[in-house]
Amino acid sequence: MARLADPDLAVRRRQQILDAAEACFRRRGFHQATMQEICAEARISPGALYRYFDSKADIIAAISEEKRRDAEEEFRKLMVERTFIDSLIAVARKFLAKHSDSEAGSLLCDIASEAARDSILAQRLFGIQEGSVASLAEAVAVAQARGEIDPALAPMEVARMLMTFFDGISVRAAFKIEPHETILHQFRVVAERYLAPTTRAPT
Amino acid sequence: MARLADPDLAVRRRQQILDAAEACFRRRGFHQATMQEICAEARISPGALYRYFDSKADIIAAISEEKRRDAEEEFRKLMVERTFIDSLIAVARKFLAKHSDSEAGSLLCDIASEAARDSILAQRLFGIQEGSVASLAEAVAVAQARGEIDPALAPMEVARMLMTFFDGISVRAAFKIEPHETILHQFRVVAERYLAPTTRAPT
DNA sequence: ACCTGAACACCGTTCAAGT
DNA sequence: ACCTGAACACCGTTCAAGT
Repeated sequence: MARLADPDLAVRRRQQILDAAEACFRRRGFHQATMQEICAEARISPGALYRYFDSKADIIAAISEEKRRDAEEEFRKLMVERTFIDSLIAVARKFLAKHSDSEAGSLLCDIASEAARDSILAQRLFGIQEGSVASLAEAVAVAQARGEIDPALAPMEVARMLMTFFDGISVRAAFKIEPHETILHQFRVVAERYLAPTTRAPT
Repeated sequence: MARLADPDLAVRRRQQILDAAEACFRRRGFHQATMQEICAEARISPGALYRYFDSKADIIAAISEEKRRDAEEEFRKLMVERTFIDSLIAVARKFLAKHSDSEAGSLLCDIASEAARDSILAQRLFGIQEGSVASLAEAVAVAQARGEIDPALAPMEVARMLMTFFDGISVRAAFKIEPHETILHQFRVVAERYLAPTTRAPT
């Protein structure tokens, strides 16, 4: 990528390309969409595009980061009001809708498989997801103070496990076979039993 | 794919191609590996290869099915002896090792993203995974009889949730950042609390 | 400085020609 | 019947030439 004179133009052009690329990916998937299509959608020539992104993979990386950031915001917004579990299910429901709606279901899978082969991308994405985990952990701590979650559980570990679950749900959603409400109901059972303040009878 | 005279040769050729393809995918990933490489590895010409598989995606589908079948066998083998939870952790450990070892970590992600875009493949893979879920559910039922798992839980639902978790763990493993034992420890906590026969105090 | 678009190397796939 | 390998259409990327 070349040095740029007008940073403002650069920012605009990048966004213009990213928007076009996302539209194309959404329609045809990561690997099916061609650079020609992206260029046409962005109304820009291939040569110009390569001034702003090193490669197709670079565009993928940038969009992945955007997505992860969006997800983090989603978390922050939903993790207030209601009980913790209800918020959690609401987040999961949004997640499912997003991942099976249209052809975008494969996005997380594509991103993960890209990250598996590119450790620099993996680090970047992991860093961003840590943001989500941290804000989720905060919500856990608050819920613990409210007595909704067992105080014996470590908030960060809970947050990480819930995030792992979300990833699993995304994979399942990609198959588009089971009804969402079935998955959500099962998830609620897991979450309730996992998180409940157990005043278990002594063994 | 053309009609074939000698079904035995066909079977041999298909396996020969699948073995070569898997070696290539393992080295370079699904989308990086080229048909030329696969042909070279299989010591066969492109024209010959296309007698046995319709497309690269078709090879991907066949390998995906193999992988899912292997996973099912793995489940059956491990889900005996020991306590249920210990078996589960052992399975998860094997899973993690397989998914982060070498460049094969992205395989499940690639498969899932392929399935998201191809509903016929999705159906085929889902059917195979149902086999794993069913045998896992059996193990759950046995553990319930032994008093290790709360009898109030529906075995099939538990099996499905645990499978969802495995998918999530695979995605996380693809990033190759966190130590496996950390993930496994957290997973154990979830499994124990989720499955434990709760003699909870009444609210 | 920024852009265009033909050109390049290479991909997955096909098909005329061999045995 | 089964195979070969050059050829085809098309991909991601580059770069000489324009403004």
